[in-house]
Amino acid sequence: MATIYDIAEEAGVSIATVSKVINETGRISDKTRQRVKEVMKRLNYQPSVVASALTKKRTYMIGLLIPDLANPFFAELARSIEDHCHELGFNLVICSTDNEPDKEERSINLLRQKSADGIILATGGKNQDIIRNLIQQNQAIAVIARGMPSLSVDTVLVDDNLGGYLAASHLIELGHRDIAVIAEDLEVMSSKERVRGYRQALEDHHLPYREDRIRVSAFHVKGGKDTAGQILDEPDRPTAIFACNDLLAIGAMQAAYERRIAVPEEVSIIGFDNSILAAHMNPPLTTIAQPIQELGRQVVNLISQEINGDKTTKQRIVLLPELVVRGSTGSRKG
Amino acid sequence: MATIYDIAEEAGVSIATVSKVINETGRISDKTRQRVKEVMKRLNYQPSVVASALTKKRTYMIGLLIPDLANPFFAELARSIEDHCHELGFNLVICSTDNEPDKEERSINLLRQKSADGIILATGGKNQDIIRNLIQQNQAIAVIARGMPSLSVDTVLVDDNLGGYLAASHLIELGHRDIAVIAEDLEVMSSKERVRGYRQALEDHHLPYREDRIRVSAFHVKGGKDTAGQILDEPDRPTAIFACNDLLAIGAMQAAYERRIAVPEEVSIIGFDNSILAAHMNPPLTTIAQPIQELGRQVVNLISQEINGDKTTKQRIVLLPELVVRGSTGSRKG
DNA sequence: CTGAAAGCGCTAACAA
DNA sequence: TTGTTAGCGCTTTCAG
Repeated sequence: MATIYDIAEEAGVSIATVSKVINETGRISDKTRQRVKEVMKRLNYQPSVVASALTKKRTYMIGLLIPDLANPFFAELARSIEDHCHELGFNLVICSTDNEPDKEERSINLLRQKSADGIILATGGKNQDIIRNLIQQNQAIAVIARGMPSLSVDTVLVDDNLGGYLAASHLIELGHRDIAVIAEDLEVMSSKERVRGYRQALEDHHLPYREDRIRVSAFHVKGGKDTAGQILDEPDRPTAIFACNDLLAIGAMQAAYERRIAVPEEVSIIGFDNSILAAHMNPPLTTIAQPIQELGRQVVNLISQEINGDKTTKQRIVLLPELVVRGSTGSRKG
Repeated sequence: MATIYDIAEEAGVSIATVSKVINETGRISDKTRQRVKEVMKRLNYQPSVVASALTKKRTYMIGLLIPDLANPFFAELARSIEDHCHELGFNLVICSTDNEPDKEERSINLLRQKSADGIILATGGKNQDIIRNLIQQNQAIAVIARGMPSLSVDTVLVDDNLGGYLAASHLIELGHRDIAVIAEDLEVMSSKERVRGYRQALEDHHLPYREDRIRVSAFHVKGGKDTAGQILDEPDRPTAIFACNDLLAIGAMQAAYERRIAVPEEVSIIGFDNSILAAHMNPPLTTIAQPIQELGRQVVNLISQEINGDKTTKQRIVLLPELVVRGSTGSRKG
């Protein structure tokens, strides 16, 4: 690999001059600029970001913590974030944490050792201490798709409460009066909010709220399937299920399928996220859509402003979810 | 952020000593080692990888080029690679290229500027020049899920030819005699191989091969849907479709659904990859399974050996795909 | 067992 | 407009 010294020598100038043409700083005569550029091209020179990072304190690398890259919702979100990072000249380092505080901490330490310019968090609803720490150490961070109500941190998320409300209202309007919920970890804010929205909808329609209709499940398909199985095996099973994400909803559909319970004829199922999976299920899944592209765009904007320091006030951007009616929900029979 | 100087001063030793305890090199007395460690902990010291990279020529960062992170197959593959990278102390930088040579080149340049220790390629079947260049520049690389027959490069992939053969044989054994293929870009080796396997199966069963039954499509759901639509709209439509990846197969199922053509009663559809989508479709998709986890594991092993230089011969590891029969294929009627 | 010092490739004053 | 030079934080001989 050629270094700045090779270029300088070959072009008959000093390394400072080369540095200036690389960074387009200072004033350089057109003639030398051309000569230097020509040499750079000829030697296939790539300036070392690691060397420049040492003095500039910029690595042009952003870290992203998500629960699981294999979860289509997060994969799509990551893709959106990746694209917008590239537009601004950043690389994206993705770390899956499985929502395990251990892995979260390890990933964050790695990112700090590598001097990531910023860290985007889509995980870690619980131990907010980690985040507090980051803030305190003056690390540029932003939170996405997760509420951190008690923290002063840039955030972009969807109105989870409204989402839960929309989901439940849709089912209620279809005539359902007994609706079960498969929730993710209730310690996580956004999860709690979705359930709160559901409950609110019940109240607004003067329907009774039953604590035992709320079930917590692991956040993948299998968890949804197991939990839905328990729900459907009960003697007084509900006529509808609100699954707090699409993966859980798919699990629920499988549980119904295995029991020969028709969807939506005998049980309606609604999901949350509107990941690629939803549209392609059979029946296609009714769900609450998160504006994934927009979430990614906004969070990259926030963090880049944060990194560049041209922003001093934190903000919380709340996008609104939308109900997408497909084939997995129908009016209550019997 | 504390630096090595802060630690040295606080512990009353030289920076060389601190460096040695960090890297566990040289011989340090237990007593000073303990003292230094204590100080590091107390000051929450994180050694700067960017500084050490400058001398050690190691960034502990591996780049991964894939067509699209939002494609569940690649998301799962990336997750597997990520996990194994972490085990070995590497971070993963993922770049989606949409199979566009431009983006591939840009991504690779970025990775080189950042001195990625290694680059894993799951994209770029075409312009092998890029890869040739990398090899020539002595960059550690490995190719996954893509054949580069004319290149001397570490590779781990599935036997695509066998996969195509298994898919076609399965359909033939179900009584199908007219099987269409929805292929990806035929310039890409693995794509070509799948079709070759299909053709071989036809021959082995003394069935005629029709050039016009092979259709090339963009590699996402919509492409599969459009292409399948054309196929299904023909007067002498085939009784089965072999889609060269699950996304295309899903598109095909949608096309059939829209035309009220029952799957598998009126048309059988088989996919390739066995991504998370396959099992959860309705009917669940029969497909050719790639051992995604194993692919990831092996490629990380290869590249890490390559990086550490404890390997001089290149190898090509070929894993065998398996037929997974589900509900989207059935015996030919009528 | 410990430390002094050179150097990794680049940036950023400051001089010239 | 161009060049000199002092770091950035760490590793690595080489002395002591």
